[in-house]
Amino acid sequence: MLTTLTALAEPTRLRIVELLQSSPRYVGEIEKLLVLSQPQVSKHLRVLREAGLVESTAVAQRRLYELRRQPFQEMAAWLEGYRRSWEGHLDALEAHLEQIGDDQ
Amino acid sequence: MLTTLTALAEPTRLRIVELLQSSPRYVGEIEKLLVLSQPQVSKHLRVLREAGLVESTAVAQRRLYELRRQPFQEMAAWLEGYRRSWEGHLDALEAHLEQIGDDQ
DNA sequence: ACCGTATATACGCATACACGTATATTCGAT
DNA sequence: ATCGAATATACGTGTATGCGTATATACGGT
Repeated sequence: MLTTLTALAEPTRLRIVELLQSSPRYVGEIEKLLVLSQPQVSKHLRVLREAGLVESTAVAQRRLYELRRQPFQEMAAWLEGYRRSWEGHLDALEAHLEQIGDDQ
Repeated sequence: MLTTLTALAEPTRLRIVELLQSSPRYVGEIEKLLVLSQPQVSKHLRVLREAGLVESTAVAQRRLYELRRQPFQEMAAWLEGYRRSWEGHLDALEAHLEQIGDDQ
């Protein structure tokens, strides 16, 4: 979870990820669409790749980058824990604890 | 989204957030449970507060910190866009709803 | 084989930020 | 009012990292 968050918590990388959401792209496309230097794009893609957020497939001398769904699924699952801790669903113990704390 | 991710993408802060998921805590509790220095806790809580992830209520000279649900809901909604982009196609409305991200 | 294109990496630099130490502030208790 | 407890802030320091420039590597076309 931390590695995923760390990779996404950078403006340029987040922009790249958002771009890749619409469709896979080559490095050169990302460079032009987001107006970035080529090394900067490669460097960020490396971070994203090592964090498991994207994967690349070689097409001639170009590399097609696309998002991997796993980390996004994991984030969603992680958030589920937080949703449950609010969105009602108090079990017997939790409900009991809440009532005790009600008028204090 | 970026501010939320930035706040969470730090090991200590993530630990604090995970701790607060189980229940609200005072600064001193966080300090002892996570074995951190007091200024470090205050500093991280400040970042989390300014990112809108937590809110504090004063109880005498102590401050009770608890999670705010909004940013977590927003993250879940953000992830929905990615889920949909795999789980099939986007129609015009869905594509539009995705564009309504806030901060960056 | 040679050259241009596409991408990755190396290196130096500047900035952001997490941490420790010290101090300020606020509040209850005596 | 004074003191101690709880929390916040200031400041200095070291490190991580994003960026630019230069270079390396891989591949297709000619």
